[in-house]
Amino acid sequence: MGRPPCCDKVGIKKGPWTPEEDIVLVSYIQDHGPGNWRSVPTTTGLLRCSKSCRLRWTNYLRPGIKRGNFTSHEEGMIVHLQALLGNKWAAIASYLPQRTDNDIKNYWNTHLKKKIKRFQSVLDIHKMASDSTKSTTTSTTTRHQFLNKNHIQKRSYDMTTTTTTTTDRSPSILKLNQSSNYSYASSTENISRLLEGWMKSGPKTKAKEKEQEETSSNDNNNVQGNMNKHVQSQEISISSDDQLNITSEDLHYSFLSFENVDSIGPLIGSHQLDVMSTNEKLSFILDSKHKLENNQQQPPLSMLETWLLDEAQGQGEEMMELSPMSDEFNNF
DNA sequence: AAAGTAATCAACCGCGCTCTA
DNA sequence: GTAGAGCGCGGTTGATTACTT
Repeated sequence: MGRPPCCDKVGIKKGPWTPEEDIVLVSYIQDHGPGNWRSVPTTTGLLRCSKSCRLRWTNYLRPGIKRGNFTSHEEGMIVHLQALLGNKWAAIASYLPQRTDNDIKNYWNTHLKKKIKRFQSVLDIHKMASDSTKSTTTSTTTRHQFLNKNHIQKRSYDMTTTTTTTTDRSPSILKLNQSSNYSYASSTENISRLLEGWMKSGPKTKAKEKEQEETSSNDNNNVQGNMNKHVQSQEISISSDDQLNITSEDLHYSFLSFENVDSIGPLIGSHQLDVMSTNEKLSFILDSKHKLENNQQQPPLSMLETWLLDEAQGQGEEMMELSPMSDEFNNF
């Protein structure tokens, strides 16, 4: 016997939720609290199945949800946690209480997967560049050593950026959120504010809705200001230098990512990577790498970068086996 | 300006787990 | 021990928006 549907398919509304439906649902939850989803449609008269109600609440209406762009810190956490846990979006979301698993999943599928793919192709280039220099000079540090060097540096960086005790062996990125005292239950006032907003505006256009959403999101940010400040004050920025073209960005992610973007501005800015030939790019990359290696005051690495370098370190031997000139390299 | 294409993300679907009678 | 209800999770879909030609 197959499992019966969670609700009768007849008379059940599907598709986007209207503000009116949202209000009904929020009002219900305000009175009864979340849970017992089965009874929500019958009690409220909503023509939605219980699952749809739960989803709407957890992914959209629940107070404390942060919408909009992901910060580099969040991005780093997702990348790291995905590597640790796999596609366990709910588990990953538990470390990012302001984000829903659905949001994280979407962000991973639409942004991060591509980013990592791009990064890996840069690593390939780096490997090939490293190989070609190795054949001409014996004093060149191997890529593996280079990565090791950064690996050690990364560990010391973690020690300086976290305030938790050094005996705690959990990754520093996890400590950041564990230390925040986010309280889900304390946000019922947000629901009221949400309701007020809807009552005032009535039915909204899509554009208006979006606009209010942003305002509401800002409000939420204010409510949770202390927590956000706490987390953001320790935020480790990858770089917000979106003006860089993709080639520079990739390069930036690979081994030129300084905390202070200004410090590499002149370096990248003076080189028109897009108009360089492959050989010129290669020389530039190698040159940059050597500069970094010889730099006594190396800047700390971003979290995403350190993780990626960790990963790359693990793959170090495999990387050395790569066949020459991948498509990614030719398109770089 | 219009058509085509790509990107985004809210919502749906089906499966599996837990709890209870 | 078993069946069914309830819920949560991860994968997928499809409508909408943004961008390109």
